[in-house]
Amino acid sequence: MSAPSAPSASSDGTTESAPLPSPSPPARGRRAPRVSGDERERAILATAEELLQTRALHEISVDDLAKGAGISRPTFYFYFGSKEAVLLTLLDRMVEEANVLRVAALAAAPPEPAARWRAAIAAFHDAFAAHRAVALAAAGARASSPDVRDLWARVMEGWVQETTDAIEAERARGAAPDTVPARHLAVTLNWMNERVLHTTFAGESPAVPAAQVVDALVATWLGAIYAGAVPPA
Amino acid sequence: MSAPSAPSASSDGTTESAPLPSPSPPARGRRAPRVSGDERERAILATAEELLQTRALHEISVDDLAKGAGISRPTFYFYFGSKEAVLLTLLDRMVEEANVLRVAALAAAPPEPAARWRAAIAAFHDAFAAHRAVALAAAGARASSPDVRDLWARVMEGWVQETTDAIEAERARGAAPDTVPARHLAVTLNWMNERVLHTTFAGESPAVPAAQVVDALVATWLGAIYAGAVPPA
DNA sequence: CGGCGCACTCGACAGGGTGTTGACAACGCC
DNA sequence: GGCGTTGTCAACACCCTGTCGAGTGCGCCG
Repeated sequence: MSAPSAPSASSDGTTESAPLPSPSPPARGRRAPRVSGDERERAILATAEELLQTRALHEISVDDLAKGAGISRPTFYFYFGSKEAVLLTLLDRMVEEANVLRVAALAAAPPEPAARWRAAIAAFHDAFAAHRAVALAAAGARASSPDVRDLWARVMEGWVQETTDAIEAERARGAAPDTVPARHLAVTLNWMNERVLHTTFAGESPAVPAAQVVDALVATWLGAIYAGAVPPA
Repeated sequence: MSAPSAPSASSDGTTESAPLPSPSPPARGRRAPRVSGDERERAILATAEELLQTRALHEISVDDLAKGAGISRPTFYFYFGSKEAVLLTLLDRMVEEANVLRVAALAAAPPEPAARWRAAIAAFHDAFAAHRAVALAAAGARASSPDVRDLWARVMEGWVQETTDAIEAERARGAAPDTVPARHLAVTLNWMNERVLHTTFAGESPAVPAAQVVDALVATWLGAIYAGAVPPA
């Protein structure tokens, strides 16, 4: 189904730590659920998501995370290789949820093209909104962490691919004009969503009011996909 | 003229250090051009831009900057309050150049709407391309430096304003439909440009090939601005 | 049942980065 | 020829990261 190639945390309750781009040498030993181990891991994750509500990742020290989870700093390193690895796990979960939301939204949407485009965009928006702290932190960490950057790139690639297919389907049935390559359009539109949602949730300056951001995005998508792109002289 | 409210380094040759959002307590004393002082400052700036070609800002230490400029670390702090302040100055210059480019491009463009939109977008692209290292570093530093974030927000606000005015002019003459508020469209389109150009120059994953990125952006702008946004059922 | 080993924990360290302090040198100028 | 301003740096205090090695308690196998 939808998730193209993003690593997935196996979806049973206990969030068994997934492979991920491999948190480097100081990996885990996790296998015998001695109980307390997984609890600690969850405590670290929860602390991280909580602290991210109010501070950026670079303002959070490993010690903060450790203290929040009731352990010492060295013990933190038993569970995660770095605070970026924690964020990566959080991001991975969010992506998982986003894909679930997306599939559900598309399944529930009526067949008209406009409604389907809107449903997909709204799903993207909702996933972002539900974990905005994680999403914003991940965006910030993309600059410094190759793992975060790669994971996000894979996620975007999946969405771009789906978008490209959908545009091509519309073109095939003659509903949309064949202007710029569908993939290029898909790339620009998906990055636009990411960036605009980011600014909106971050409360940065030129932002679209939160209540209308989906409208603005949908309008732009529809215009770009269905217009002949020839402005009147 | 064009530059809306971005702080401007007074444009004579010697780049007299502009106010900027004030690099905090350890400010300058700069006023008597004792020669060697400004030279050092320029050396730091040059070193920074050079090092940014190959490494991200967080991989560059103040010591690297100081050594590159032939001074010691404490002396660096005589000139700039932090490495972020250096980046801020570099960014300020780039913005200055971008605005010059933009005005020139619009002045030289033919009167047809399509050509004018393309000229403005291409100017944005060229400014970015000319100092991509600075632009990419600034994007990364937005997460950690409020000054960088604010400067960039002001710059975007200026462009958004110009775009909004242009869209409204088109609507006023009946050339473009009155769908979503012009400003919302302007915001989404400008952030789209920023993000897509970023991915392209950074060589990140789902990117439009550099040669066609301006085409893709222009197509999206024209579609979004001139289309009625009503896809065929 | 007693000892082996694994899962887990942390005190203490090494190393690297930042920003500041205070002493000091050179220069122009009054 | 003394004085402020500009510029310079060694040394310091501090914070943060990641690692090492010495434990501790528990299950399990012999």
